[in-house]
Amino acid sequence: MTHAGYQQFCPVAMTAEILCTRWTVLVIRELVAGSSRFNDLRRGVPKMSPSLLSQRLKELEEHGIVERRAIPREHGLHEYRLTPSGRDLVPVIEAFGKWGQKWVESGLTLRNLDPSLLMWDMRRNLDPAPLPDQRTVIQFVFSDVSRGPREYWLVVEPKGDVDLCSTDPGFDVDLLVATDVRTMTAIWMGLATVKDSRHSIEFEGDRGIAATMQKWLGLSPFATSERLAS
Amino acid sequence: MTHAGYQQFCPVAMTAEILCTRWTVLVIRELVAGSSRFNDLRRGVPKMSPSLLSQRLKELEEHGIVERRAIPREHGLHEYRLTPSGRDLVPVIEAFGKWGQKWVESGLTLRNLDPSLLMWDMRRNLDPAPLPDQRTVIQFVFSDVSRGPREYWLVVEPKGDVDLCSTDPGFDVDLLVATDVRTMTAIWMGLATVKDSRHSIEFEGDRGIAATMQKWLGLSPFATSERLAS
DNA sequence: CAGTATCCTATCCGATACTG
DNA sequence: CAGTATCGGATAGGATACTG
Repeated sequence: MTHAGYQQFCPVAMTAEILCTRWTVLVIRELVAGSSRFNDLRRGVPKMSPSLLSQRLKELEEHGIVERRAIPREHGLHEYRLTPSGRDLVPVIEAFGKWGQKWVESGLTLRNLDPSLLMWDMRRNLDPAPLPDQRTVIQFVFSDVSRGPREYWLVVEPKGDVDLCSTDPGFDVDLLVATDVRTMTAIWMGLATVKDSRHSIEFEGDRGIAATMQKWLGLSPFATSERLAS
Repeated sequence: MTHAGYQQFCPVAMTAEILCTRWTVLVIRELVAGSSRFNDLRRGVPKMSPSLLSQRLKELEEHGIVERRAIPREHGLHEYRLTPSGRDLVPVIEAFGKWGQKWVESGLTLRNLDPSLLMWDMRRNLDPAPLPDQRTVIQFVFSDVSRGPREYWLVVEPKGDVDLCSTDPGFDVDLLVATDVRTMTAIWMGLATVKDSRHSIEFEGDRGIAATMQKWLGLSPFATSERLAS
């Protein structure tokens, strides 16, 4: 049997048995970040197969880390939530993030570029406050994407909801941001600023929105010396 | 390819790629705890095959977490040490330990009993201070061990070095401790005290040493609400 | 003591397709 | 939308023996 457990009484070993399995930590990261629906979780771990995601969620449920429950009066829909013990894993995820942030060379970070994942992450942390108090549409065009969508639209509703599309939603675009995935990822990860990167970004549209990009964009929870908001 | 990496730019993913592989975290735990020689490490992860341990150490070396170096004027002998980035993993190990300590039911802990591993751990944290200032030999006899050694000797030298034997080293025994593995593990993990367990422990020999057992024994670094000493 | 070498298989996991 | 079913291949890793 390839997997018989560590057979150690040490709590570190116990935890490792649960967490140190492929994808598991990333699934938990997604849950910590706030995703709760199956397909939302999927978007956070696009390279993971749905069957494996399903399996992992079940394992986490068995371990009492995740609770799966029906959404009231939404027939057949379910959501996954962290239990108290799951929420107690936040320090573990934070420790991972902090260490990776400090010690994995940023070059490596910038080798795992993925525009759709980036946009999905950005959507989550976007801060609508600096934006006009009306529907605002920001279009991103990545010049260097060869496969898959190269254009994305963030639709920020007045109430603060943010939608992400990879096909034109048809609204008037307030600001168009043309750049490359590497530049945008570096900014998002706190490795560079919008200002630093001004030679690799072109704006078209509302100058005011462009000027405050560093503000409304927010940063990855794991950007340099930032902490994960629980 | 079963293992292509997560292909995510997130630092959590980077760290997970390195750490979330079978046995890796436990090897790091051993290094953090102070083991540096191959065979010492082995004793800390007895169920791990030497080839796999060797492989993991190489991987950790490649990731810059571990440094392997020859021991000066000890021809052919090597030791493994954590690099600065490796030492920065202490918070990760701590977070694992804390979570496991809090959330994995202690019943499970007490199902993974292993007397030799327990003794090896105890040896490491034993505090010689409360003991007489001369060689002190404490013998443990585990009544419930059916396979493998059931007797162990801790030989505490005046300078503070502690040796562990599973065959009689021949010295006079100052204190004999007769108990069962479960009781001893519970004490070591902070789930019980020597006093609590007095009906399951018998002493023979120096009453003074017996009386201070809770002191010289020390506790697991992961015992209830204890922190890992870096 | 400190590892290597070899072998072999269980199982993990990726890919894809499909369903209520 | 939210998963399940099925399949096959790669490989991780367990067991064991061996070596300088």
